[in-house]
Amino acid sequence: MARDRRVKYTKMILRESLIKLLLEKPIARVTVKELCEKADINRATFYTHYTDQFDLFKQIEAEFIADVNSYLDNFTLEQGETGLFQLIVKIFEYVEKNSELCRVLLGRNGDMDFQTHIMQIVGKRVFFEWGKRKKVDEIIAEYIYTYVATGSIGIIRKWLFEENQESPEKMAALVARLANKGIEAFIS
Amino acid sequence: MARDRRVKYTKMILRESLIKLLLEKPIARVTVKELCEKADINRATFYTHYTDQFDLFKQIEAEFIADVNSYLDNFTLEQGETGLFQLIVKIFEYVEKNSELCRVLLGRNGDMDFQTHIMQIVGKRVFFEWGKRKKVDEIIAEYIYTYVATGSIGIIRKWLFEENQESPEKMAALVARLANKGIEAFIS
DNA sequence: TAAGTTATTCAACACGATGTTTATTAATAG
DNA sequence: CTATTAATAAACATCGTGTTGAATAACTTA
Repeated sequence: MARDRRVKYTKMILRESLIKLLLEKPIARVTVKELCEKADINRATFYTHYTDQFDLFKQIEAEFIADVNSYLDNFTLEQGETGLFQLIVKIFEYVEKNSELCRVLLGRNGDMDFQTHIMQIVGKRVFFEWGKRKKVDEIIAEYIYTYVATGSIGIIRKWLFEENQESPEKMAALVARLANKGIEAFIS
Repeated sequence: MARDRRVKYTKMILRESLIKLLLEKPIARVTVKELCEKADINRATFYTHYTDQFDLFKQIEAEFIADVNSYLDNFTLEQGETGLFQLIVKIFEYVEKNSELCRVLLGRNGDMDFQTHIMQIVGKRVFFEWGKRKKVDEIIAEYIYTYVATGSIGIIRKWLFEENQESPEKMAALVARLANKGIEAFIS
């Protein structure tokens, strides 16, 4: 009942080949033909698993989000500001470990939809930690949430392409401080 | 020496037609054929002006950035916090006036490259206003700059797709406050 | 290990979009 | 008005697409 090893290999090599291609050019410039040539997989085989290159791309994104979630689930956090800080450290560590994929998904060849999606996923966790302790107006809160989440991803993206990367701890301290200050500005 | 009216029309109608198409689907799903049919322009004519649909798209983005810049150049700002606030109000007013195009360029069908680009352009202005008054560490400053700029664009994007939009003044007040607080957190 | 299942490959196909070229027509600038 | 030049229409080779049927190879399970 376990999944066929051939299928595993096919999906794996196609996945890796697409990521390699996306390091060079946007998904819109990638053809199914060249992807299959790079992966050394028959085109007909590709079509038994995916409808087109975008389909595969979406699945890579979905797997990434699932992986991030399960990764973050494995940590029990302390209460208060320390817990929030720890969470952000973990996020930076994860990005560091998966830098190639992150560069593809968050870089210039990534798509906006995913950006928004990952922002909501990660942002909710951070915001949840913070929300345990503070209260703000509803509409304002959503905007602050958006601001903090997109701003943080912006920092991650910059950090991701930096020559001499600062440590995850330093970055987390920076982000946590920015988030807290921005949020505190609106406590009634 | 003035540009031929036929050329003006061709470029204009192609531009408008592409924007209409981009309200429905991403640029990768748009074909030159359908674009030309929508614009009622011969395909051969399209190829005398652009290499492909991406080329036209890039030009639309470039024109947008040029337009934003010249728009913002037309305002002389007061000194200090009032000046920064005024600038942000102007940005929100601009977005409101050009909401259709902004929805295309900043929405889910926009591309990340443009997002980064516009972030730098607008962010530099805001940061310049702020930089007149404060001093911070170099590397930290760049991260804060990135954070504030991407966060602000995140807010603009959310606002752009809202049912009952808050006024530009209210939004500007929110953004200015968030920017100032985040920045002040790092003054030595 | 053997048997039956199933994924992959290969070749071929019709189809549509691409990018280019030619001659022709129509609009424009001066 | 005239010379210029842009847009059109039709045709073309080329390429990627998505699907098919038969042959082959690898896998799972008993």
